[in-house]
Amino acid sequence: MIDFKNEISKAIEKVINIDSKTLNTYIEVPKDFENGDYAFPCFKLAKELKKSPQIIAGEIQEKIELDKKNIEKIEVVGGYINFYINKETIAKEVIDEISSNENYGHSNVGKNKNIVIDYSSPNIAKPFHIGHLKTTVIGGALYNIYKYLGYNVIGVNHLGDYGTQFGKLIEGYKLFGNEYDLTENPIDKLADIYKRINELCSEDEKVLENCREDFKLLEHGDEYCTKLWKKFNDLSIGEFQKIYDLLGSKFDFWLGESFYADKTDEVIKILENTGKLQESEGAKIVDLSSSGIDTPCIIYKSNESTIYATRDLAAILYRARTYDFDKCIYVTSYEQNLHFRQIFEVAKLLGLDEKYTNGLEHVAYGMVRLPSGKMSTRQGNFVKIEDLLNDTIKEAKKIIEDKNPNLEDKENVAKIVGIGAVIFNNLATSRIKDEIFDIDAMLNFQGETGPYLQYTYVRTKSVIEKVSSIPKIEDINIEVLTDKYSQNIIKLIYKFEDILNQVIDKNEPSILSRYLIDLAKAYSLFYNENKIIVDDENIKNARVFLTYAVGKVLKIGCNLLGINMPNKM
RNA sequence: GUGCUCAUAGCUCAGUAGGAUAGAGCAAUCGCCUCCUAAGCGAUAGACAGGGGUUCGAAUCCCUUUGGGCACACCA
Repeated sequence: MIDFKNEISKAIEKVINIDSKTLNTYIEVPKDFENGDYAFPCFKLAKELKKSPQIIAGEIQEKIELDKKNIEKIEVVGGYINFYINKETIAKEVIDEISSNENYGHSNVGKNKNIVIDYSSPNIAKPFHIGHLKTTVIGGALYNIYKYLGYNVIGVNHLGDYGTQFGKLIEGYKLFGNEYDLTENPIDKLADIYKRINELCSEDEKVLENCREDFKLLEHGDEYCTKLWKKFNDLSIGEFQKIYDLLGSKFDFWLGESFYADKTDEVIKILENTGKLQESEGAKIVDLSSSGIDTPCIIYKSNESTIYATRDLAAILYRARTYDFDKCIYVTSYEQNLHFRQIFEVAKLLGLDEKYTNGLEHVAYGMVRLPSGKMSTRQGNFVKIEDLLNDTIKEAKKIIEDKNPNLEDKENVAKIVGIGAVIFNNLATSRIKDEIFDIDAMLNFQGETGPYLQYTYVRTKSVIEKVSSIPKIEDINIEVLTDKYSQNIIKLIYKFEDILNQVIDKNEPSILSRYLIDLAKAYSLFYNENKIIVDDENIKNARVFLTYAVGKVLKIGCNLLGINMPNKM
């Protein structure tokens, strides 16, 4: 499609002696379309050119040569030059592109680039609670969007299947495993064991020592410990898969921490050779104070077992070699901020190419808290994802019974809507913000929510169904789409690809979520103001096509976020 | 204490690499289905934590105060 902004900066370049790339960064989009589609503020140039912004603007306006077909009008207001895109041209551009491109917004900017995304990564034997929702859906959305932009994406579920927590579980199982029947709801039972052993540990340092010892045994291949560990794993993964099936989460690899157990020796060896590995209080550490990190990174514990940092470093080595990544992003809560700063710093000592160490990125998100306080598996204070999804699905079912009782396939639609509500809720705001979990907000399907997007989509489908076919592009009279409601929609559709680029630029799916809300709102307004199916073929064809275009972008966008779209609801 | 981070309307949030009058949604009150799904649309009302600084221009950048959150060596 035509890059209008670029057209403008190239035209300005010819008038003043500044290269168009710089000018491109000056051009902005006014908040209000009344002030044009693009604006060039002349204030920056005032000092340089020793003229007032108004005069500069006037001079540029006078001398600039623009293709009327692209920019139909320019106006000087204050120190701004406002540019108005030719309404018919942009409408035609969008309609041509929508009708010719099944994958609207798709691109190849990521061609030949490998992106590893480490996400979801729940801990074995712990309940899958709403604290894990963000990493799962943010990672999933980023996965889809990178892929849509042509990147080669490798999604890894870095399961927490190793470490002292397993020592604790093993020790707990030894002590009171016989009280539990693990054939039903195994994770709940394991979580209970975990809770109890933690209580013991905080009372008695000796118990904690035993746990650490159990993990050491596991790490050194002890048969009993390994057998138990495998059992816990199998039970847990089965439970996780149920949730992933509901959420539609997929991974290219399930490689938990244990996968790197035999790869940590090399990390230790490399670090030893750098001379940066020091003894401290019996442990082996890398001091990072010269990099401005006060806390040293522990590589090898004093009881001669590894720690998660060691395994994460081994994973970096492995991923660099196996996937040759350009970027490796970790989607976890900001709790782990220090940890990632540490290992990214230590990774520089592993002798890897800078490409890899520069490509490491921690994509952090805010904490989810319950109204009753911080969630804690140890203390048994959490909401399970499964329970939440069941609640929202139930609510969706209730609303369907109320509003559309004759709907076909109600169960399935309720599922799509209920789950969509949860996914959208987790992607709707900047990821860094903390969230106090609010079940009432989650169950409210009004306003800026997943169901609103789905509902708007369903309306577009309904219109299309009524007219039975999508109008041919040659039957569309562009003039019909020059009114403000249509133009609003067209301009939004026009910038879809740009939105996707912004998302990966910041690893921020909420940019897409917000955009889809804007699009749905613009369509709802259009829908409310206009009768779409009218006798006048001219008007009908254009409006129906616009409806089709909105539906298409809503569906592509929502699917990228991991939200399914019902045809009716 | 040190580091990171957040602070915008009663509540939940937008605010695009500082730009033209700070936008939504929820909740509340009131309107709109003889018409393509009212899970919708419209109206009313309300805000940049305090103080400095940089700049032609600051919600946005810097400093500082206050208040939340998180982390700070053998958990992940």
